[in-house]
Amino acid sequence: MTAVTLKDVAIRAGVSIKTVSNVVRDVPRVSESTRERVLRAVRELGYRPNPSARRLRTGRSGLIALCVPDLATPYFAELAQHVRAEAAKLGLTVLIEETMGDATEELRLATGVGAALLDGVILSPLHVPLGELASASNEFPLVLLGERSYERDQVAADHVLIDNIEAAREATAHLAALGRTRIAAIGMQAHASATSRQRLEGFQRALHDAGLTYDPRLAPLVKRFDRRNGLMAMRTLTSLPPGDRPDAVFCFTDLLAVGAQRALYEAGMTIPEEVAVASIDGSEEALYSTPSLTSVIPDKAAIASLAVKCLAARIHSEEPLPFEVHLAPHRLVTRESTEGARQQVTP
Amino acid sequence: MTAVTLKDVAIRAGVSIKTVSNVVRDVPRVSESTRERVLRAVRELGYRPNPSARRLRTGRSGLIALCVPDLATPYFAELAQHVRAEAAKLGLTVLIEETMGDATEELRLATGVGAALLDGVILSPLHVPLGELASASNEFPLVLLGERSYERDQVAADHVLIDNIEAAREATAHLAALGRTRIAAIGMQAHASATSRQRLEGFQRALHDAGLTYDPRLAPLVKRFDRRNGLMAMRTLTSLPPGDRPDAVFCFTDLLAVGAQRALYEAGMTIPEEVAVASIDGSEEALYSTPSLTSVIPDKAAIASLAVKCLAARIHSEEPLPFEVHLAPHRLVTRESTEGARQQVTP
DNA sequence: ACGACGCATTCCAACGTTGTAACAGCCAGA
DNA sequence: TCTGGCTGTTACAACGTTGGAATGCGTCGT
Repeated sequence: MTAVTLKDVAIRAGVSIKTVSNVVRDVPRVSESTRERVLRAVRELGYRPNPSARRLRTGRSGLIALCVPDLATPYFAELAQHVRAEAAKLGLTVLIEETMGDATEELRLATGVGAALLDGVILSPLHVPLGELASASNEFPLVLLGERSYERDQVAADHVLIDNIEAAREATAHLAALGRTRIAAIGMQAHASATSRQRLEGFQRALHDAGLTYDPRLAPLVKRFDRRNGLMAMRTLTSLPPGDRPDAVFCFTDLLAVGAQRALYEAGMTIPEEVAVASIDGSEEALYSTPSLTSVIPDKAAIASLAVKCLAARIHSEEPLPFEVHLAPHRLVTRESTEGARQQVTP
Repeated sequence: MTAVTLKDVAIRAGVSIKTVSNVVRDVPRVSESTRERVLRAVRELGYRPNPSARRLRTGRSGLIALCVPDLATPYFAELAQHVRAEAAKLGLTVLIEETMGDATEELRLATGVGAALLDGVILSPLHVPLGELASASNEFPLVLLGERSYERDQVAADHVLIDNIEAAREATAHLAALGRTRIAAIGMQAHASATSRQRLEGFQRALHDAGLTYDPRLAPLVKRFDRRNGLMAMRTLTSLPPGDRPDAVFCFTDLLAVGAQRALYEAGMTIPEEVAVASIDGSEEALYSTPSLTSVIPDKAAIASLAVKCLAARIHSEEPLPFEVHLAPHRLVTRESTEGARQQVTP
């Protein structure tokens, strides 16, 4: 409350306000002696710069937003940790926003509401019509996570994502390699996001490579990527006529897989003997579930690092930069839900 | 970027800047005709107030921080959602911070770093020495979550929490009611937080009520409340001499329980037949785990609501308010990890 | 010895907003 | 007609900070 200002420090150190300002911002033209004197005063008084005033004057706040659909989704919570860590390295503070998949909210954030408060935004969109996003294209620094359609989309933003098609293909191919022939997919949506479409494509590609045909009845729709929808989708699959039931299932996210595993458990079916399960996300929850879940793990640290660095570059540059697409690595980790043997979680 | 200011609106509407300011803040002394004219101009130009300037002038930013140990802990992620929702009702924005249990960081936040940026802080402390917190007592609005020691602690802050002793007692009593006689506790810490101590006390009280004696070997230490520590603690318990092994375990948090269940699974032990499991948190992860986890569910919405309202009251009041302790309700929900029968998760 | 130069520091204005005080216009009552 | 009291509006200053121009001072070259 007792705000210490530059003025207080200046009086204490016997210099002008501007000199103090210069010292705290590390501008070169300050003699060593005064610098020390000022720094001592800063310490003694416990001065901390006022971000609001700074922002007002310079247009920079050091504040960026990370907008995710749902914080209670482990993947996003873990990603948020990485983003925060990465941003801290660059002296940026992260404001975490939740869109709950609301398109209006996503658009609002992407177009820089509170541009007056934020220097930039990292957005993980779910339902934003990319077209609208493109038209709302502005100079506000924006990085999109995981939502690049490979078609003719010229959204004015950088993209950071994993190769969703390839990730889905690897997971599905792994299931096929086990000899499974009726492989289901959980994660299809009526109004599919780009991520959802790409994972479906990877799924189909793997089926094709394995000489299997795509059966639409094995791809039930879900409303959201949460445990409950995974559970219900799996119930739908297990209530198919006996000959039509799947012997493996690829889930678009870990949370769907957790729900699916629960449904199999309730139906008294064994994993992976009767139904093998694989997914994408690599959350810790998947590692500890019983059985532990085979999953494609995106390199979250790399995603966070790329996104933050990208955004920082855009914030600091004067001229408009070209928009880039960065691919982060991923890797398939096989566990009990496909391998079967009771394993030990890393100690 | 193209910032629309009060001035732009004023020119457009043909009034003074101050009148526009009055209109947007709903101060009474404005005639209906000018109000409409101004509002139209606001809409046409898409004016949004600049939070930094507002903060600089008024000392209010409408920004509060929620500081939790770890966002990847489902309990805190879910709590964050409730806090955000509750804060939104009051027009407040929530900045989420992660302390990772670092005492210095906790103290820094509690004493209002960025008092210049934040109106107040909701802190869920883990390792802050309450003594230091008390001495750092200041006028900065602060609400503490779940960390009240019932002793002579006069920390200058409001507290919102559940009755930890009672919650732990209920969970343990439930285990005892199943006829279990060797009940273990996972969650003891070398340097225990108040929460940890209270849950231990409730545990011991339930043992006493059931005529059981407390065996320290059944209360292994953990470093953090995460899945990994739960797993390792359970491994310690299952490697005790056969006659000493527990037939039930009460975990201080869901995450510990998930780890414990995993350890039991790896050891080939059945839940609840050989070992029954109960915990506290009521996260969705616990509901979907196999077997589903009996847990005490704190009313997170109530906790969030109380905390935010409490903080808002403190922010808006001029005189120092008396510090209060608010207890939020909780309820025990029994599931497969103690009841055994394979149940259906609510559809 | 004098002007020119370089360097460290200071002065001034501005960022967008709001609180206070002042101001103009109007009607009621004398 | 004038005073007094409203009501609605405006002018001004200030919040803490920083960019740019201006200032002071010592040093160097001629």
